[in-house]
Amino acid sequence: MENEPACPAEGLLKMLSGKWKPQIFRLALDGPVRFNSLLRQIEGSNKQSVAVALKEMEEHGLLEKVVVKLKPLHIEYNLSEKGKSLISVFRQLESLI
Amino acid sequence: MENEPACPAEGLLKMLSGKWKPQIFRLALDGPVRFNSLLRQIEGSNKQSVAVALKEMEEHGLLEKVVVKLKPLHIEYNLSEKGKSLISVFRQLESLI
DNA sequence: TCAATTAGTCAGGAAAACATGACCATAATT
DNA sequence: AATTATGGTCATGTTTTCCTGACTAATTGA
Repeated sequence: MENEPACPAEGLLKMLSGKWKPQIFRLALDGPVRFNSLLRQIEGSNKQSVAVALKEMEEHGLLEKVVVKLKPLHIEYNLSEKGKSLISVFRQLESLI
Repeated sequence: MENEPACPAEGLLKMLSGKWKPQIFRLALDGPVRFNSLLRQIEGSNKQSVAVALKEMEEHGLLEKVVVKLKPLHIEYNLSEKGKSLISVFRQLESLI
């Protein structure tokens, strides 16, 4: 049962927290990200956790999954509009001590 | 072993995430907070978890613990300078959809 | 045709976070 | 002297999150 947050910031904090989401979001700022590429870039990560993180970030509307019909056929995750609306906050978080 | 974050925003996100920290931080914006008062205000919370959250937020330098030598002798937690530097980011998070 | 790359899923276990209830110490009130 | 309020701690158990290794399946290049 998902109960709605008692505090408005809670939901957004949850969408970005967890062991791998901040790094995935960070990489998504620079352009489309891909499953295997994330696995290689994020040291210490693993298939399962990255798959779950991507799925949840997609469900929360931060990322959009796109099947790219080009050789090699592959899948991309792009920042959605909602995701983009978080860029400035994320940058601010990065700039703080 | 605490390994330093791979992404700068990670540390700050961690300091504010967890089941009760957002609500505690939110209440601390309005002024000093106190242990028993938080327990009463935050429905569903419990001693142990609030105690741990306060301790961690203090260790992370978001809150400062103050013993108030007034009757009744009590303890207050105030937003530190670092905590205050997060106010605008927190407000932005609150204002997003 | 075989191997590699793509992008995953699934079951099981370990680790971290959270909750519960008992207990404690000090100070103030009745 | 007993009770209440302060602000916790401790041991234990549950729940959630995370990790590991095996497996799948389509596409592509040699």
